[in-house]
Amino acid sequence: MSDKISLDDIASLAKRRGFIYQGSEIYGGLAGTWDYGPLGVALKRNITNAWWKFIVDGRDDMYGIDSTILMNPKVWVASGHVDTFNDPLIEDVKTKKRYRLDHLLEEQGYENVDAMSLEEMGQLVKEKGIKSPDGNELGAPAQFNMMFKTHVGPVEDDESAAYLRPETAQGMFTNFKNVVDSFYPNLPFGLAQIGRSFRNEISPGNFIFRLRELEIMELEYFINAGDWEKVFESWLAVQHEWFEILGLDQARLKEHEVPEADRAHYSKRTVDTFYDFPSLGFQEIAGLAYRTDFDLKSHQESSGKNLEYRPKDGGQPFIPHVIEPTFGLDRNVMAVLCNAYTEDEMNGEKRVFLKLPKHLAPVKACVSPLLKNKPELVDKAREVYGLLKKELGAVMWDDNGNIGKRYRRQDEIGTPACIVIDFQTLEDNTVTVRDRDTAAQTRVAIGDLLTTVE
RNA sequence: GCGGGUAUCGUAUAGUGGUUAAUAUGCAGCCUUCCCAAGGCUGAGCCGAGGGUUCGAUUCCCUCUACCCGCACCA
Repeated sequence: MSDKISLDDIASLAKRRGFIYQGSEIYGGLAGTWDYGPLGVALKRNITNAWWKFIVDGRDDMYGIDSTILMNPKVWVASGHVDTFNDPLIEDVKTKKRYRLDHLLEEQGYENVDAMSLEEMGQLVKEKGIKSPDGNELGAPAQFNMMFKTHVGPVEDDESAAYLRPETAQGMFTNFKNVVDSFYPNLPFGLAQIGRSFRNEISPGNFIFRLRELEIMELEYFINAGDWEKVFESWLAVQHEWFEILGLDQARLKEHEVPEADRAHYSKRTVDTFYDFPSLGFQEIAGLAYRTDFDLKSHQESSGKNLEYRPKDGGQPFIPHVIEPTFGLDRNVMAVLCNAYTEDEMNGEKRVFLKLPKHLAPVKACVSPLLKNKPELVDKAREVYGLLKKELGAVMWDDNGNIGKRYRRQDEIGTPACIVIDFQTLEDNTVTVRDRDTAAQTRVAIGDLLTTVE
């Protein structure tokens, strides 16, 4: 059998076959940015479409939105991001290890650390001669802000400062009242969106795992506080279904109950889902968090707007609590690619193929004439191609080289079916359909092709 | 951000202080071929960027950038 599959193998196939390229590559790249090529964008779009169908259109309690990346800076103060995405870090001058300065001070018994400025904390380190956990001298503290800052309007001053959103969730909270006013849904209901987010990661890497520009598929499900445990479990089940839709192997998935100390500032319970990536091992691809009423409450206080939900039965208005399932789209794409990447042996040669679920494959079918120097075969194949192309869209034409090469090419991009027009086709209007995973061939009438391939 | 490593056609690799940088595969075209990277011919395509040393640098040195491995960080 083959050697152990590495992430490099997958990255190299992704590049070679037009799934994923390094961002700004001809200029030497830009750390933490990757571009999707023709097949990558098709795969990604198939995933987002499946998600939208499953999460939004397939349910009657979900509402889709699409909010902006730039938001009023007050949003990020109210959400807690300005505080929590802003970490004071300090370095051990000898080991070069980096520590959260506020945590370090708290561990040493200092109080009200959160209220201190960076300068005050630095001063404290100096005066008290605080050492690193390894007993070494500490350098000067520095502020690390995970949020990208920009300016709205032509003047770059503090007044115009704005952030690129580090998550899409806040757009759902800021639109909560709008959607309630438009639709007045019964509780529980949810808002969902898919969109770009930006995080100024200290160290991006591992292919598209840790990115500075990323996409998130996320929803906020508004509930009665008393129901949170039940609803939490139900969304856990929905997540399982989602990973089945993605075709991810059960054995490569793992759930992790996040202990309180590691949870986000707003969360009362968090369960992360991990996928077993080649080279990296188990890494997070989705999270489920109970955010309580933290966000809406905070936005109500901050904005002064009434964000309470008024029950239709005339009960007391209240601020709903929230269950939030989040899926890292790029990480989902990466998991799907890694899961599909398969090496086997065919006729004594190594074969690489993507065992993608049919509905996610970027190309649904490839049509070829058996021989390209026989015009009658080519004409007939063109006809079949046109037929399928019109219906399915994602159909490829290939008449290059010999038939074996075409099969291997399609294997590498995960095309489930290869359709070949041969001399028998001219006689009885049947074609050969070759299966990606088994290489088995069946004869199918042209009239039945659509149902076979779909 | 620290330490280590790497950077040569799309991909995987070889190689060199000196004429035109190589191999495989892939890619494109033509021929051939009645089903699994077969065969023949042709073609395009590479030394990450910037400095320095040198008569001459893809090769040696420095800086930068990116990627990989560790550390730290990851609300």
